[in-house]
Amino acid sequence: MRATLKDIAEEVGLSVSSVSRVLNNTGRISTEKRKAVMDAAKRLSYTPNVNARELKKQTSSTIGVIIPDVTNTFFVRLLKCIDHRLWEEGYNIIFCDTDESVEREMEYYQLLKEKNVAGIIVSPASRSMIYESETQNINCVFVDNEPYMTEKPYSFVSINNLQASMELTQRVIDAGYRDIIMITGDLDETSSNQRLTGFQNCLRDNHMECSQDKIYFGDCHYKSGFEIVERLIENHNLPECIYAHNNVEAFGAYAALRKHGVRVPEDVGLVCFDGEDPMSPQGLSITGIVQPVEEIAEAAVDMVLNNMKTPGKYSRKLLPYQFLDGQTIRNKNE
Amino acid sequence: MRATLKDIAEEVGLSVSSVSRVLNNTGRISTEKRKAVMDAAKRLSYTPNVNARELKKQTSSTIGVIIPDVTNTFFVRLLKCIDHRLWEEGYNIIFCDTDESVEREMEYYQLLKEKNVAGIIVSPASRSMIYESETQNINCVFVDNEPYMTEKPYSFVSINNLQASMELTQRVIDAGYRDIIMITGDLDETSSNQRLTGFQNCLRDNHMECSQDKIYFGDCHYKSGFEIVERLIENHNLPECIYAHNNVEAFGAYAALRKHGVRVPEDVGLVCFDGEDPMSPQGLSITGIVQPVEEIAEAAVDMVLNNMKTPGKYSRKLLPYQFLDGQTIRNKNE
DNA sequence: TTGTACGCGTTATCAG
DNA sequence: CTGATAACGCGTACAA
Repeated sequence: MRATLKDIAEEVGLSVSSVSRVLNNTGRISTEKRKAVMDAAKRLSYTPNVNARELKKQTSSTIGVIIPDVTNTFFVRLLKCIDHRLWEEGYNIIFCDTDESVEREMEYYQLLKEKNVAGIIVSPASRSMIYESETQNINCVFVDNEPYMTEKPYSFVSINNLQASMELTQRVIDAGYRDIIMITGDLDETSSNQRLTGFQNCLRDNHMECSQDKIYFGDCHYKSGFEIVERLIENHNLPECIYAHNNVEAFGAYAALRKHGVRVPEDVGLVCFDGEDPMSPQGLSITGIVQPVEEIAEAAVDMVLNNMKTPGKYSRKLLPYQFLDGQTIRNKNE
Repeated sequence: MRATLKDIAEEVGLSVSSVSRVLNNTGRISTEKRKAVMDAAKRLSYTPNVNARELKKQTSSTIGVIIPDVTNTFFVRLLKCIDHRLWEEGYNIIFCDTDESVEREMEYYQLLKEKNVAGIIVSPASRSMIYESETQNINCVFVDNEPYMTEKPYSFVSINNLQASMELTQRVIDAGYRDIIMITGDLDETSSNQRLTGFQNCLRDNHMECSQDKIYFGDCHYKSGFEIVERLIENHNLPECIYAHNNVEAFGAYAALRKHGVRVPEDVGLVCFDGEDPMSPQGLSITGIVQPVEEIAEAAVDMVLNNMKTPGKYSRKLLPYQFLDGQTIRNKNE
């Protein structure tokens, strides 16, 4: 068994409260007894029981982080940045990977509450009802994607997906592409939704047709991007350019193209969000919009911490994004 | 404030213990009072305080997972698999990314103990002294890399790195490569160490020279692999084949080669451990040894759980690895 | 079937 | 300067 304050107290013949005072540097204690306590603590290799302490003090040093898929390069970088910032502030993370499942997300959410977390940073899955079930105000910051249908106020940090998507689409058009399809995610995800809307808006603005058969629905997995594109190839239905709503589906799409000997960008263009892979074996980056992961993480952490100080104060932040001029489209005008 | 058992008890005019019994389905309670309690619990949106419960019951449902770098595809997959298995078993994870820092690892370790985790799964950084500082027996399973210099027994799961490295090297030689260099990690890491030893052993077995200038020391980061290879290129000192001890440095190496227009595998070969990137944009995999991530994760989880039941029972497991015939070396004999 | 009393490990208040 | 005592939220042996 682990040593407790009581063990130390008995060891040195003092009261538990005195031992506590020594170990917390609170209150006045004679130097000799102090030394005795410190020695005993070391001897018994005492470690405080944080759970007991936080139960007593009604505090918590744990933050829950819920993300849909940690193997997605965007989310894993988000996780790492959040972890680093929180560590500096003396908090640590209960890690929750939902595999894009709303049910699992909900279960994790309940669990985090039971575990008494000081706050939650969540990149919600589609149709996330996390927040709706809530009666009391829990310190919850949403990232990347907004909760599904709620009248309740909440904190949120992301980029302006609508504007970013329009800008990206315009760049593709400016490069001379006309026949563009989009692989989108679940439209109940606000980020996917806005990216699709931005795509359609931009086509309309350019007086280009925007029929429904240019929209393909993926599920945020590699396999889905792969299969959609493979089907396009088999049906001899490849467009000039493929716009995937996120990096994972773009990677899947790329793999399908490569498998069938379709060259990028020579034969077909490919763009997406967050296609920058700093670890990419060949240093290849997919042209598109890049979200400022570090800044998003920092903002999310700040929001959670601020919410702890002044609960019920919600904020909303849309950070500037960047256009990454990668190697997956070419200028067809030249 | 969150509702407690006491709140419910007052609400329905019962004792706290009766309420507890209802909510835990323990002991006999009249159906009407049971219903009253359930209603009140729902009305007050009661959630149990797990910390208090576990403090009382002297249990814990949390496992600490310490890894050196979550952006490494090997570790992130390990993390995800561990999370999934633990979730099934009713545990969750406190996430600890040490950035390859021993100091940080140690701090995390202390913290996990203070947080009362039921066990720890750790892929230790080089010269990890985690374990040595320990007087009592903590439920700690090592993965991938063994603790540095200790007489104490411990649980461990990995592959046979020595044998795997010899096999990989032999394959490279069999493919006709003669001038091979190795990018290794810190030799106090047992995995790096064994991979290097395997490399050297195999060279010797083939009566090939194995001078020190064939060994380059990286630090497990992308940048290090990149810089080492870039320097080789600038010094016109490229070998026939580069053997990187892990995937991240291999990716760095690949990027450097690509940047300078060196073709793989036409101009130079490249092999490593865990070079399989299921998400790789172009579906390209680096030839080499692949560790069975899922099996390692499962074994680690099993060990932690078993250690909870029968403490002090250590086990050691080396799982079968695979050779991945990727696209980064060619047969020079043909 | 229900309530009382106690303790998990800590901190804080109040006496002395 | 030090030591009882209570309380955080919960579960359980014991008593009724």
